[in-house]
Amino acid sequence: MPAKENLRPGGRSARVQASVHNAVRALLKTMDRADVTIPLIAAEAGVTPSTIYRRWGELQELLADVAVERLRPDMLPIDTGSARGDLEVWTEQYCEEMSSGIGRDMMRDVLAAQDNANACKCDAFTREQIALIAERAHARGEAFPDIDAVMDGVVAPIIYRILFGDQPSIERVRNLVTNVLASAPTRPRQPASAPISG
Amino acid sequence: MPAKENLRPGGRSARVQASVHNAVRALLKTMDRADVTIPLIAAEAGVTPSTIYRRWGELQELLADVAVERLRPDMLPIDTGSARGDLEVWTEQYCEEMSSGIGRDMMRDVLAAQDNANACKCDAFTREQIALIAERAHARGEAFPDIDAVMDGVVAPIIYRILFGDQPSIERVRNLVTNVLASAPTRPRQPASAPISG
DNA sequence: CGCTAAAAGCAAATAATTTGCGTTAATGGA
DNA sequence: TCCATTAACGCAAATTATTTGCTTTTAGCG
Repeated sequence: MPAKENLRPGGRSARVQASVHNAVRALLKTMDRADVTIPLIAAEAGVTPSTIYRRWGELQELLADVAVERLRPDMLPIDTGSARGDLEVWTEQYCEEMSSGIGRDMMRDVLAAQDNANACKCDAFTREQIALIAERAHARGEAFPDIDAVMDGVVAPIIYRILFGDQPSIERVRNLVTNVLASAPTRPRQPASAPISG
Repeated sequence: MPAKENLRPGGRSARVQASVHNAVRALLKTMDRADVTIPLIAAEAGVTPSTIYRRWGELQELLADVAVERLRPDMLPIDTGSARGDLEVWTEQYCEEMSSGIGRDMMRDVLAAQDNANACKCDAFTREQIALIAERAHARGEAFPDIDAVMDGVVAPIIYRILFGDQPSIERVRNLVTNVLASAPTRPRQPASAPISG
């Protein structure tokens, strides 16, 4: 299994990888993913097909590789001033992004690959974002549930519905957030130091 | 898109479909799924490859087709005498089945297909099983949450974790069941008739 | 029983994938 | 800095998969 980040991270190898990734993104913009083939990508990237075959093995792995990069969060969760607001805004944005055609396709690409390392990465990205919101909540002295509780209570239901054919409504999503926040301890678990207000 | 159950349900066509499905199952038993190809399946099934190409289009669709049949529940949820017991036993069995290598592969096959009709079917199967448990609970006069609540609170977290790299522990699964049952109304919503005990 | 057309078979044409081997260039040590 | 080593690339030939045009079989129906 030729993983992508093991050997020779510099120079030509890196250039080829970048070129191939760009080619995939460019092609996916202009055509249906069912019509994207490795020889086509190779031509667009200016490399020989066997390079791609040897490095990624299958189209599916390459697509998963590109998809996971696009799923990497590119900004911090918006700070609304409260834990509830932060989580609500983040969740609605996350849901919208994942429900869109592109989001769905990317998720499918990631899950379809034999190697599930990319799926794990996606999970880690999401957890990081939630952890940031949780940290802010704790810094403010607000209660906030465990990351796992948010994953189970908010993320999982959204993703499940998207994958298995349903588009989660905004009301449903808001409900998930409300419920998971209600399950949080009413006091912060362990403020870093005594509250300023004391 | 040549769907599978539109036309000519009888005779040769049905025989070919059965033969191809059997061939896929047989091959998946003896070899890695990465090595299963359409020409191989065709040879095993005694049909010509172009038949498979025209009918299913891609290997992925055929695999999804076979997988969804294997995911169809083949028995009623076990009746333990109580809603909690029924849901616990069913959930643990479901989780075990889906976490196994075969379960994971089948889920991946279903989700990887372009056509998400099979994914919808899987969701429907699960809902039916839960509905049966819910009906029994209501018949006994027990409280039971909405199907959607069970999907969000139990099924989705399990599937999410399996898909995104984690194996849900039995304690976690039991917790999910406990929590969703705690959220059920304490009285049955509308008993079919007055309880016998009255 | 015969008509019609959907589905299957066959084979040729096309396209994708694999593989052996020579070349390029990234990395590490003298 | 230069050289040795070898990962990664390119090329082309061989193999394998996929598509397609046409023919044959047969399910569905009057």
